[in-house]
Amino acid sequence: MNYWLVKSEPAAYSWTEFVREGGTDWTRVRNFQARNFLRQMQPADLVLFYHSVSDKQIVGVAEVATAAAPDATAPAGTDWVAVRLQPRQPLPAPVSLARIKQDERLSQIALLRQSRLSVMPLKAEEFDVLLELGEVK
DNA sequence: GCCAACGTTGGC
DNA sequence: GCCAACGTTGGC
Repeated sequence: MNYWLVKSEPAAYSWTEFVREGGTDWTRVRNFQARNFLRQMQPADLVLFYHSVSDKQIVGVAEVATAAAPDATAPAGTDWVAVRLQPRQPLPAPVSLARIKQDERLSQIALLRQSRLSVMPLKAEEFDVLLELGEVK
C-alpha cells in the first residue's frame, strides 16, 4: 500500500465535481516526474486531494481504482498516462497549507519542497499525520 | 552542450 | 499583481 497526494485547481476540477462524478481519470499530467509517480500507483493506494491556488488545502481522501493506462487526452505517439481515482471521503477538517507548514512532522513533504509538482508520494507517517489533522476517524 | 528567453504553476 | 521556481524552446 502506497500513499500519494494530487493537486487540482478547484476552478479547473474540484473535489465537489469529483464526488458528483463518483471518480475520474486523472488525465493531463504533462510532467515526467509526476508521470512516473502515476505509473507507480496501484489499485487501493490512498490519495489525498489538494486544492491549489484559490483554496490551498487538502479536502479529501481518494483511492486508486485502476492503475496507470494511456492518457486518452494525450497526442498519439506520446506516452502520458492516467489512473482512475474514486472518492473515499471528505476530510471533516480540511488541512490547509499553512497548517502543514506549522507541523514539524510534515517538514519534508514534497508539497512544501517542490511546490510545482502535481502528483507526489507521501510517506505512511506523513499520510497518518494528515489524516489526524483532518480529523478522519 | 550551453544559456537566454519565455511560459506555467502556485504561493503570497 | 507580483514573483520565485522550474520546465521547455531555440539560437548559437
